[in-house]
Amino acid sequence: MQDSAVIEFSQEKQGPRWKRRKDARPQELISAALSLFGEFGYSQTRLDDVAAKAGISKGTVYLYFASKQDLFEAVIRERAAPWIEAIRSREDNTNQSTEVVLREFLDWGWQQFLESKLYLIARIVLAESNNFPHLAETYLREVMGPVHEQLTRVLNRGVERGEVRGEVTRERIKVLLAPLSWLALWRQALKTHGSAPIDEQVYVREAIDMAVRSVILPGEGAPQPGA
Amino acid sequence: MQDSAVIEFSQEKQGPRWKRRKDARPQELISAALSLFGEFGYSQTRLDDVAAKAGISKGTVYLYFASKQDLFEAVIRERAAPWIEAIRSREDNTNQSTEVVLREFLDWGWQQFLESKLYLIARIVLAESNNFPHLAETYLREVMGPVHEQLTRVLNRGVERGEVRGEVTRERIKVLLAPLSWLALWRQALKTHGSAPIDEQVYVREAIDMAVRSVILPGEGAPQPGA
Amino acid sequence: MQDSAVIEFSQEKQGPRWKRRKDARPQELISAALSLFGEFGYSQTRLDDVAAKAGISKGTVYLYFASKQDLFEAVIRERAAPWIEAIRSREDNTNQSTEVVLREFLDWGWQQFLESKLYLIARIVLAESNNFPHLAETYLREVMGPVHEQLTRVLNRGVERGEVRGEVTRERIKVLLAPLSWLALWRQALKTHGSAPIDEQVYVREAIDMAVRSVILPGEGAPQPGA
Amino acid sequence: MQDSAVIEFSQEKQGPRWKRRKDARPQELISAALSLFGEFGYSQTRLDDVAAKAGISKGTVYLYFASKQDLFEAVIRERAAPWIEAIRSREDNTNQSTEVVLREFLDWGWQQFLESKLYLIARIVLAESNNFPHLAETYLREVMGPVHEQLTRVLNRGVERGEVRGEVTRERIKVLLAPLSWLALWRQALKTHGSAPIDEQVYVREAIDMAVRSVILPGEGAPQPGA
DNA sequence: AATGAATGAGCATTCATTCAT
DNA sequence: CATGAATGAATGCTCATTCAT
Repeated sequence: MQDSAVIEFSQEKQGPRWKRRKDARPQELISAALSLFGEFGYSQTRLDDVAAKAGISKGTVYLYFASKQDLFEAVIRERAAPWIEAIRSREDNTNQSTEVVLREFLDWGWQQFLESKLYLIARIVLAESNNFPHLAETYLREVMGPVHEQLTRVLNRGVERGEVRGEVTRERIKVLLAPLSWLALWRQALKTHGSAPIDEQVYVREAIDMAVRSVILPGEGAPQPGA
Repeated sequence: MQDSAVIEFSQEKQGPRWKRRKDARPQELISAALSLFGEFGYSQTRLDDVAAKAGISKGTVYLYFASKQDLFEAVIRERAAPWIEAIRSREDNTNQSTEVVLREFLDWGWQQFLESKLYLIARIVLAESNNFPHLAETYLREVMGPVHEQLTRVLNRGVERGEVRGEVTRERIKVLLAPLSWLALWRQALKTHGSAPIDEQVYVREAIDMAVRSVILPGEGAPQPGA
Repeated sequence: MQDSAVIEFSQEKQGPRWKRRKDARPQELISAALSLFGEFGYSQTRLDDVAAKAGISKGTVYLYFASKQDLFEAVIRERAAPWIEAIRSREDNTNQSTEVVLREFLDWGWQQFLESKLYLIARIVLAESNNFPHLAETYLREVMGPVHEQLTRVLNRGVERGEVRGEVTRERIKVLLAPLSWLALWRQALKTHGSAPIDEQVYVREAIDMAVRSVILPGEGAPQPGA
Repeated sequence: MQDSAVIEFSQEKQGPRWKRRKDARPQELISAALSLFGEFGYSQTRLDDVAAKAGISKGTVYLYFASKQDLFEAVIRERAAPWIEAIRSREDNTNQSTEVVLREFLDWGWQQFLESKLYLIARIVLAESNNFPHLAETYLREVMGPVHEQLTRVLNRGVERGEVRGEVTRERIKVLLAPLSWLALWRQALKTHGSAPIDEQVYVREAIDMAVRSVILPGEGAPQPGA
């Protein structure tokens, strides 16, 4: 992140006296932009509104970001970075059965995803994938890639242990993650415009159950849920 | 002078500046618009380009559609109508086991979805759901609703027959359909921008297998695939 | 008028069988155009609407008039011609006192003006006088000119007879006519948008009285009204 | 090369591309708009031209006025306000005879009208009265209303004093003012397009004389002019 | 650093005019 | 003759970007 060094530095220097500082501006802008891009999409979001939401004037945006597109990409990087870091540094508890590890991973992953607000990003990246091809590519590689790798690792270990069925293909991985990915994309729209809004907790539980049931071989130590 | 000869020659070949195609125009426009909206989204698609793609001039668009938004909605209606009709009029073969019916329904449904080009629509509706709230609502109700109903019916019959596990909740239905829905949204982006594009046929097979494995109770007549 | 010969000819030929004929089209168009130009002004009147009001299609307008402007000018000519003819051919009853002649002339002139619908024309010509300078010029010369001449003649005779006060200047003539001219311009707006609409008959009587009182010398044969 | 020298020289002299003139802009715009609306009417005036005349670019107009119509109404308000204020706050010299008061009022009123440039407004309001009905209504009520009231007061006082003839009706008031109103509407067109332009001073004197002669009863203290 | 006035390219929409039928 | 589909220049308005203050 281009500004992280600056931010850290200023935080050290100012200590407890936390006031709105010019060093905080990029974060505030990114935050405002995330909110508006996430709600209205890239084109329909005016820089005027982003500036207003960040409490600064229009021209000031250009002191921190070279263009609307630059801001957009900064938003994505900013949200993706901690997520990528979290995913990459996660260590599964290998003492547990694969089922438990799988459940914990998906549950934890979903929490991370929500907290990182990446569900907002996902929708825009998808929407704008033809206008900003490299963003879609980056998103798929940087954001989705690590999850795939982790999940692949979990399942391959399960295969070795005889707890997981069949072969671990890229397609299967994507299918297992799809219910949560789908929810990420639609949750805002479902909340606001769905005639019969779904219970998100129930949905997530079902999504994880489904993943488990479709790959975990029936065993004795970890009985299938809902059976 | 050779130049004038060339010009005259070309003029002879040019024919009329335009033809009247009153009946064909709306379809051509809708088709062009679907393609461009689907590719670039609503805002980034200029009516100029739609007209050019349809082989007509800008003003002509307004002979058939009152506004850009009107055209947009016509595109959606046009694609959704046959799909809705197809889904509603489908009759499952109730002689078959629930697993077979389920597989056939999902497979058939995906084919219909592809043919109707609704995967293009889905992405725009999702992207613009906050700018055109009623479209998202309509899409969820009119396009997704019928599939949910059909799938719910299939599974409820399976529950009665003792072939399907547990309770058929709205959330479970959505989870079962999510892998295909997710593919619908991402397939264009995956094709163009995915670093390691997936094999769509494999993915769809996995998606259906996953649905089956997660709801069908193990029985004798219909052994679990991939087991 | 360019079409009058044609019209007369066709009328003779067709006799009683009066049907909508192509020869009547110019008149119908002019009539429709007068109504719409008079209501909305030149720019705000669309040729589409004129055609629709005349019961023909848009393209047909161009069979009779070379352009919108041409139609506009035809409308004015069409309305002005009978008025000019009427004014020019009027013979005052020189047996009467100047007051009576003046009253009769103004009363008669106002009736003619109303019947010719020139009050609709006047407003547009005034409004568009900078966009169509020659129209304003023509209007002032052809439409207003003859009235001035007639009125000047009446008053000059009155001066000779010792019935009219002072000198008959161009300015005085215009002032005498102004109240009726003003009413012509505003009557539509006053009817529709005036908070307290005036009584037109009363106004016209006052306008004529005012003219009389301000130029007729008190005499014995024709006592001042309202005195 | 001499060319580059010239260019550099001119660049040095050019100064900044624009200046910020926040406070002056609205007035400049209103002034430019008044001039163009007054000349060409509402529809035929392009915002581009207004901007150019005000020495700014098109987009800047929208920093100060929400729309063309908004600018139009601002122009009218801006011109009408001082006039209304002037009329309302006028105190007649009640020591004078009604004739003198009447003459002074009309003469003063015409000066005010000229200075306020309301004659430009009047023509547009009349021209657009069907496209902007509320403007005509407002104009009649706010701009013409106060004059009618003042003039009515003057004449009623004259009636009480036995200096003014007959009854003071709304219609008579309008007739008395009509010559000046008419001049207001036509003066631009008469100047530019009139074949024999009138002498405005003479016209105004005649208009006032006519008003006086038609309502003031002959008395000893104030002999009728022109008699 | 911050502001916000000013810019101008861009786009949806209108409508007088043309022309294939 | 008549039609009305098609055209394309024109115009109001938007908004990302620049720059004087």
